Amino acid sequence: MTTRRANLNTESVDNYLKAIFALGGLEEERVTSTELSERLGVAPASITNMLQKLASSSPSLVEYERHRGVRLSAAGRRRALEVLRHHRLIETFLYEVLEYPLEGVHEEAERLEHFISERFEERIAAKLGHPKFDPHGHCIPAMDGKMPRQLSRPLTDIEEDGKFLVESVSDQDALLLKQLNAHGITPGARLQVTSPSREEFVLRAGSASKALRLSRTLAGAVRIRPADAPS
Amino acid sequence: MTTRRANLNTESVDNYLKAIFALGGLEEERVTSTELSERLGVAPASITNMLQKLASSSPSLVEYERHRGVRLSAAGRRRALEVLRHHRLIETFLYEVLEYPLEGVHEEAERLEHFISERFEERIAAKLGHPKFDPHGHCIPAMDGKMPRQLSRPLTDIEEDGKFLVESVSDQDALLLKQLNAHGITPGARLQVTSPSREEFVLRAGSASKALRLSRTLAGAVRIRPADAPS
DNA sequence: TAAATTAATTAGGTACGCCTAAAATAGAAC
DNA sequence: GTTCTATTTTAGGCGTACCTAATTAATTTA
Repeated sequence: MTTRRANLNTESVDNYLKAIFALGGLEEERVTSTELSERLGVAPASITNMLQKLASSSPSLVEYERHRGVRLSAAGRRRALEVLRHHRLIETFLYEVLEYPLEGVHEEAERLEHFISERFEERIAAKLGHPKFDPHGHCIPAMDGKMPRQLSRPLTDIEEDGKFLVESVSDQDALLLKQLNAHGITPGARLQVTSPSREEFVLRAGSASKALRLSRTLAGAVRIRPADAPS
Repeated sequence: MTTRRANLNTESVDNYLKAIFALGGLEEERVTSTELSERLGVAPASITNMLQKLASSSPSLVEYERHRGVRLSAAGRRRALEVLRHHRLIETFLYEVLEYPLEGVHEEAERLEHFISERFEERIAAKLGHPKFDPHGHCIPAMDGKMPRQLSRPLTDIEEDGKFLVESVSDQDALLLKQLNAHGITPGARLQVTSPSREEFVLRAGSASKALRLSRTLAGAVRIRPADAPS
């Protein structure tokens, strides 16, 4: 029997790689089993199990050491970025071409991202004019996996008054997204923050005359950059 | 423990239902394990296994009796038609909007048909103007599962000379399809058949000046109707 | 540093969808 | 009507991806 090599091109594997990528952040720090367990809604024991498989495949998709968490290998990162590209292209497509509501695109993309072909990816990218950002304001990785650096920070980081541009909104919670949308807080919108505090962010969005109070939860779903920063 | 009820909304189940629908024909005759085994590329024993599961689910998806084959139940037919509608809408979409080559649409649709949402289905149908036929000339089941009767027959049935319209071409073999396409044999094309025989079909397609000889294999992938028949 | 707590891993088990080999059944041939 | 053959089914297994319970390792607290 040859070295038995598992079939590692599954939806499930994609989701592990995506989660490790997302949780690792830009510095690609090691991610713990518990973090993955919570993010994926899978028991910790199952996480360990899968990580061992991802690590012992060839090429190995993660670097894994017992009790010290996991990070993506080059191959794992490549796949994670491919799936992320699929996801964001599909979201853009659903929004632009099929006129989905913004808060509806994530769920559909989450399913389809695993099953589209290279050709499908290329055709929708071409159809959309090779977009750089999805409708949430997240950048779309290039075909070679390159991503531009984003110089944004969470709205919840703000401690002084000021004018900002909304860079992106989180796609993780459809309800929050719908609320932000209803307040005119969408990528590219101008924000004038007047009194940021621990619990609440008071601000004016776009050309609105009335000031808004955003809960910390809501504000946590918004990333901003200074109003005068370049795209 | 409650009556354990399997999760029967899987890709695999979809494919069994589609196969039973296709093999049963318009009269919905009973389909045998062997036929399904060949069509699905799955061992006969596995077919039996799955049929038993499909039969004992509730609502049951097939009517199954040992050694006497299966046919779809109402619920099974509903699901099969839904998947067929997905398949053909996706094919139309890939062809019309994403400009896929005709012979490339089937494979992609075969994967995606299982994963698109109701909303996706509706939006592409709307985008396409609620088409009645896919690019192979197959009719697209309506949302309520209704299908118009087709009054066509295989080109291989023809025994006398005559003028015909191509009603549809089979999507089962991309290579055959590409060859037919290259000869101008696409849905809606006019055919003037001059000497049909057991092995070969000599005909003129569209406004072509040169006569073609189609092998029986190639002709078997074409369905036609009399040139004066209504749509 | 030893005990207590938390995190991670191993061990053993389940459902799904497939497999092969052996047994049973139905239908055809004699 | 019995025998033979082809089809179908049963029995037993495998890999994936999950689970719970029990154990071990690491970290915090006293």
